[in-house]
Amino acid sequence: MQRSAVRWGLLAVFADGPKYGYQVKSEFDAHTGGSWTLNVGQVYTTLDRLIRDGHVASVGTNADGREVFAITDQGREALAGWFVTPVTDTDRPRNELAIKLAMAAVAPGLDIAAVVQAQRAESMRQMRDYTDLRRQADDNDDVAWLLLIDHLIFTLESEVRWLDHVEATVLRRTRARRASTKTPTVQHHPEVEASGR
Amino acid sequence: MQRSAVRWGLLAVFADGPKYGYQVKSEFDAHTGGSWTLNVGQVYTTLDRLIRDGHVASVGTNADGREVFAITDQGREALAGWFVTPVTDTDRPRNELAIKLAMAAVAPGLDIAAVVQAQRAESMRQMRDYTDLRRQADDNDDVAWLLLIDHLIFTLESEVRWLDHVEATVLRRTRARRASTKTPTVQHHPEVEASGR
DNA sequence: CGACACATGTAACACGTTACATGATTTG
DNA sequence: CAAATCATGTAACGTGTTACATGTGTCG
Repeated sequence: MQRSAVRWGLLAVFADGPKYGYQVKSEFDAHTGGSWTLNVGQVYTTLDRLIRDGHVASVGTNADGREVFAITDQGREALAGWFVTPVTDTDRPRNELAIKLAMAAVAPGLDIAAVVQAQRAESMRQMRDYTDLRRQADDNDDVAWLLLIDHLIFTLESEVRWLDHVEATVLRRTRARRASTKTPTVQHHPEVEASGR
Repeated sequence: MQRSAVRWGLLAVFADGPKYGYQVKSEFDAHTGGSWTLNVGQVYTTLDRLIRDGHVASVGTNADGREVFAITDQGREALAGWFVTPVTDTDRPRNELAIKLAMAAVAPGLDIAAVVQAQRAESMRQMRDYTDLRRQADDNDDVAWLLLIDHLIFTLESEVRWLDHVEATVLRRTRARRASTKTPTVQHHPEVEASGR
């Protein structure tokens, strides 16, 4: 029951029938539309690991002479479990951007505003690219792909809002520290609120 | 120039002076306030790798007899480069939740609504936990930690909004496919828009 | 014919993570 | 004194990722 992403994604591709190696890559690519390019070799190494763990097994050779693999009962069970089990904190990988800015905020003699601005420019550039992509897509495209693009856009949007928040926080602190050496700054951070479904 | 997070985070801890092993862990923990617990052992393995790559080096023994390490010029340069270089698409790890829902949307015979609802419950529970934590914090706490919590909250909020979007998208598709077998569905997905700074 | 996509692997390495062994020091 | 914290490592494994070798088929 490893927590990964590529691995589970490939296993999921087997949900609708047996396939040979390269076919798995093609279908995975189709579902993720280029935004998640996999090195072909990785498909085979991951496939080996799925076989090693009994989630996938060879089921013979097709007309073209290619070895065909299928998800096993054990694999189907694991996949169902994966779908049904929510992703929790501990599953989430440590976010590089988050740690970078957090450390930048406490690093001595660093122009954090510059860091934030450089990142914001890059993040917004990416957001533009993805929204363009999204606009070109239509309802006939693969749902999985549409949802993935949307996820990227949602994430980038939230990232940019957080960057603004970081800049504001650091600025406020700098001002507060400059103004008085110890006057406790006014309690003021209601920017964060829940979204009520 | 590897892309990681823990590794760079630990290197950043060295930015304000030489330290011995355990001290690095303590200070890292202080900056990340429990929400990012590191196994102590990992600090040593990562430290070894930083030394191997010349980013950190031993600088002798302190009064307590502990071996003290410091960031090297090369390490300082690498760190500065890391801070200044924006995180790009290729750096972002593939998101497990994203691929899970995307694959769930195309998986045969799966109750995707149930998947979404289970995840939303979990995500909102986490959001509650972090907002509670955040409320208890005050401006005297470590900035890095405050920013990290805020990042988690921002991310969770965006995650929940995306989950709503996924549910809506899948429902719309189901309805469209049930209504007519081939009537091209009305072009209609303006939910995504940019946030203008 | 040459380029390009299709196709299958392997070797090597990077990082993240945990389990485990071991000991000194502090504190209730 | 016992428990907890401080402190240092090592061994092992897991996934992600790339570089490389190699071959077939197809299309302009």
